[in-house]
Amino acid sequence: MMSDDVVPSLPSQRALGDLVTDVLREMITGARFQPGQHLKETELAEALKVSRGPIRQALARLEEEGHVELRRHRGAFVSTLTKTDVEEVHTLRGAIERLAVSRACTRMQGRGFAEMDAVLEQMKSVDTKIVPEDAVRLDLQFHDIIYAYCDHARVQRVWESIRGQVTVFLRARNASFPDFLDVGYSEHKELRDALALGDPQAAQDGIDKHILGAYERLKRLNLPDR
Amino acid sequence: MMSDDVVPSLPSQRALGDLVTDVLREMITGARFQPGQHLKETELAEALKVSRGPIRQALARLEEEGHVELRRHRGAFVSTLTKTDVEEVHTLRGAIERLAVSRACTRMQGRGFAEMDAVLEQMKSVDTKIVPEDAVRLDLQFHDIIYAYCDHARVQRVWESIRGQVTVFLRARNASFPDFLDVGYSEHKELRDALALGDPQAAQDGIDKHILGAYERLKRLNLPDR
DNA sequence: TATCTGTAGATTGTAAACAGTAAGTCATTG
DNA sequence: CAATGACTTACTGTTTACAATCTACAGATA
Repeated sequence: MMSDDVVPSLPSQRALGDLVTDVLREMITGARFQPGQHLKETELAEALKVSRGPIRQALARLEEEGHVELRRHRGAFVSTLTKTDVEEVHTLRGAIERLAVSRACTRMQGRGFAEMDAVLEQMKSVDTKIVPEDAVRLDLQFHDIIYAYCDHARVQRVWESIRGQVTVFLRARNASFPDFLDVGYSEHKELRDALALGDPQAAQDGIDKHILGAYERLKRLNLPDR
Repeated sequence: MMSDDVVPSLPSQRALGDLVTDVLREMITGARFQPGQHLKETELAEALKVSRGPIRQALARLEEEGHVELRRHRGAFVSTLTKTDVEEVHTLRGAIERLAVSRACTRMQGRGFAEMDAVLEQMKSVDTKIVPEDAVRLDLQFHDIIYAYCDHARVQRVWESIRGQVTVFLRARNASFPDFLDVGYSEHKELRDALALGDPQAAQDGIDKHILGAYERLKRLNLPDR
């Protein structure tokens, strides 16, 4: 308000609450907060220089995304990830991504596959062992393309609601099992080729295999049961 | 605030915003508002005797459920249902209910099937042609049991996010095709028996058939394309 | 007559004040 | 010494007030 930004714009094309949501999500997934930590609206508000309104809006969103738990008259607590969460996120993801690929494989046309190939090219060339975060980013980018081309607003929304947690899991996997950092290209290439057949059934089989593989690895993570 | 209710309880064990959400959802699905109608926060606030805070919370929820469309600086508009919406809701529902039955069929045990049978019994005995709303209620109750026993918080949440729209579609179907009011029992009984096998694959096949049938009927509804 | 611009109106986005509730603490009593 | 009870504190839930933004309409101009 008093801080005259050189760029006074960022004309809030987006709502402030959405920006706050992104900031807090990044802080949580980036482990800037402890699991179980009590996030107080007032503290967050003055830390981010906004009022409690946008903070409340953000916390409500993050609760739907599973990043925080809201307890009445108690407030928001950073979620502790459990094996149950891993199972739920991955089974749900399998269910919707199955639908997504069956639609996307007939809608991607040349342009969609070109986008995918660009990501695959980076997966192959970038040394993800040096910057593991790149592996996470590229993995998500690949799947974002599927959801974008499946042309299904509601599926897109569900994906966005679990995308943050998927990010957390991918990061945790990379931290625990750096060996898997180089299978990214081959596995996604395989899936890309399955999609290229243009057959919904083949696409579904491809994604089943893909998600199952990812889940099997994550189950080995050392997480609390609940 | 000044209106001393005879029952002073309902002491807002739930948040006021949640109550408002339910009220508005019922008003929208019950066609108390016109599709496309502009819902103004101020009007709703004074009509329901609450402030704009809970109203905003409710509208945000309803937007996620697809009942209203939020346009920045314009406000909330009651959604107009299109063929695209029918397709999206039913394909998404198919995807998650497939997952739901595969889990529920091994977790329902005796108690779950007893609950289902109670609903089936009502489907058989109640004359839904006299009170079509009963057909809707029982149909939803049946599927609620599946989601309850699938023991998957995130799938449950997705179901809740489309449940209201499914309600709208069922009502619209009953209004347009009263002939279908008596197939409710047989179709659900068939699904129940598939679940009772306790085999996830059989359960998935059963639900695929069930959802497909429902969708085929709904496609005949006369709705705008977009 | 059509298009552009400016103004007015209304609505949302944001901030701050108020009230109610739940948890934690300390004292008191059995 | 343990258990129970009231009290205190600090948070959230809600209300109210303010400011920024957008839309729509009217008027002027080409």
